[in-house]
Amino acid sequence: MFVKTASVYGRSRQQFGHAADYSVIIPGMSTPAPAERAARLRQEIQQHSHRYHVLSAPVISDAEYDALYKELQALEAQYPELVTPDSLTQRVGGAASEKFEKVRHPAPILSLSNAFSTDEVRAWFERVARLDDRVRGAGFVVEPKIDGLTVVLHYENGAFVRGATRGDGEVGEEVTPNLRTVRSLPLRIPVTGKRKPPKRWVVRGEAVIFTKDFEAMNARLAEAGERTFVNPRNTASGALRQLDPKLTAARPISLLCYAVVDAEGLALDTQWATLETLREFGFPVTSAARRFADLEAAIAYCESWNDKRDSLDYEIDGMVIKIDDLRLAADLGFVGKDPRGAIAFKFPAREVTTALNDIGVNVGRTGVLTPFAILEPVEVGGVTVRQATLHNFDYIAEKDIRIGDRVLLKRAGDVIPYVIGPVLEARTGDERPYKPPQKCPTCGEAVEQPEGEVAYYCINAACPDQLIRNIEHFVGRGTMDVEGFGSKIAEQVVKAGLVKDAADIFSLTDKKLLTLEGFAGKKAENLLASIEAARSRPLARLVAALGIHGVGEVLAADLAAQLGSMDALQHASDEDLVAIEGVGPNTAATIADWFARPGNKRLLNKLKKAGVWPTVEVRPGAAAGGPFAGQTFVITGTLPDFSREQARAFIEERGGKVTDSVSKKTDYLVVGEAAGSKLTKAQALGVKIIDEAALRELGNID
DNA sequence: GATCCTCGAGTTCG
DNA sequence: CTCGAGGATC
Repeated sequence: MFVKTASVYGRSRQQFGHAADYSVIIPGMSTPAPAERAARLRQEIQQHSHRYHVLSAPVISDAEYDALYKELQALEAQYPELVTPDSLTQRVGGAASEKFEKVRHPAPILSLSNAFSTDEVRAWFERVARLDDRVRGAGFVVEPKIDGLTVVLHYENGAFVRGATRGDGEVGEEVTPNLRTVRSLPLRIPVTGKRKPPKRWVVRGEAVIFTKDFEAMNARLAEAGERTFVNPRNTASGALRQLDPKLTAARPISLLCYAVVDAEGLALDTQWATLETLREFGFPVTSAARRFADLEAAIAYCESWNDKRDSLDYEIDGMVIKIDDLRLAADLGFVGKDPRGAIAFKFPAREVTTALNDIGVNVGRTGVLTPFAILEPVEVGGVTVRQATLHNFDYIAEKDIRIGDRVLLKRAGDVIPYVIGPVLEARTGDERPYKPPQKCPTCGEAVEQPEGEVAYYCINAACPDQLIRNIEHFVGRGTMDVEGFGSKIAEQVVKAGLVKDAADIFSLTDKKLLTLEGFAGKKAENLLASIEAARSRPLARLVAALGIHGVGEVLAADLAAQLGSMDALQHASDEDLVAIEGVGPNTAATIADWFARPGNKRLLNKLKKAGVWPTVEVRPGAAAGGPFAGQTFVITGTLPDFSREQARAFIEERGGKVTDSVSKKTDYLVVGEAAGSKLTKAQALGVKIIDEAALRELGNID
């Protein structure tokens, strides 16, 4: 019999996915011995470390690397006899590559131990406080943990003379000419005020690409039809390791500094003073650093940034808590290579890699086939993701996504995760390219790709999945709004044969519903009451509910307002339709076509008989003279007191218009908590940005 | 004819 | 939120 390895090691299975040398199924065998496991971990970590530091081509994410590292640390803590002098926990793996001159750092460029929860931070504090009583009265500085490339900058008598990458922490690569192209790097420390630049001064900083610069750069590249970059960190790292500084200069690299590695002629006692002095000397320093007298306040500050991380100009993967007193911090010493005087409080990773196990296909209510990725479950942005949309089949081909690939998965400020692309370096050759299906995955009928369109369609009108989606849409919130009628029930009633088209929901009875699973008690009664209430929905909603391709909420409302009744719409000519703003020849033809189909005619007759047939539509009078007359608004994020709908109503009542996407024609962007890419776009376009309070202020009708 | 804009459609997890 | 497509606009 075949058994999987025990769950303790199950985690590594998903981290390595298909990696061929990493067998997870061992015939009738127990878990590997700790010594074997440690050796294997060391080998893996060494390999990944080399890829990361030397090749700048990691195949696993930082979070996964951290997890491996932690596992090895834990294993070595449990079995100290396993610790070898060459273990990576004793010495940082990877060495400087041959391309550049090597520079020995004046002092080791240390990394930090990580905490993934507030309790781990408290445990760290207790550990160091037991070592040294002074810690109990210590203050802390909290800074963002900037996700960039560590650089070490040497100054002599105020002049920038040398710059290096971190390398293995002892020896880095000299990339001075490249660093000189970084605009925010001071080439000379200015002699201002009372302080003279120190004789020697070695600064540690992080080379980053600001999010807005990164997006602008990618937008330019996309426009020019060139390949875009995957993320700011890899781009910055690659750019700094170019042999030709001109290539570096072409990338919008910035710098943020946070430590002094070595100094002569100026001594600093605290981290806070270090940051202030760096600022005073003209080095770019984060504005998000704060000083705290006690740990709990520091922890609270860390946590507050988890939600706000998008509001920073640069990417961070956590916060760092440092004991402010640098002498005390130094006295505490090290654990392995990690100083005890500071800890990194890591946020859940938002970009991870995982294995793409397969590609599935969904059928939408219009028959569109949408591929989705079936992923080895991974934690990203705090939730476990198993699936992600792949948008369409062109997307798969363009990104060259293959089954069995390791893929980079992102869950940005938004909620929905998506696959950025394959990790080419992790290819083993066993990946299979994907071909769009020739048959509908649910009904088996042939699929069609209309000329000039990207999408493939299942054209079988009787396709069961299409019907289920269609019913879901009909009863959905934006359309007929039948409370308590969700996708589960839609599937049940269709599969039981109770509903063959949307009109059938109005002939559902107690008796019929009670035959379904889970319909005991008052559930059927409640559902029927909700359906009853939906009979009298206004025309606009019914039109949207029909699911005519290309007719959504907005167009349906326009059609309803112009034509006034279901009868008028049903018999409208092409000419009548094209006269309506937003309807062109294509949409008009689609609408007329829909009404001409026999199945749809039957549906309409049934609806009419069921009394679902609105005849009068009154357009809500737009307040022409309101304070927002002629102005366009876009709402993003979560507003403090208004719901989306309330905010929309507030604006519309005052004559304003609310749209979904920011453009040059947008007058105001109303921002709430956790605003996403719309904010960035609005800033780029110079659109006025207001919050809810300002909106209320502007809309005050006095 | 090209460009900008708006709308629609599908979407993840808890 | 993302992408594609149709419509409006210059």
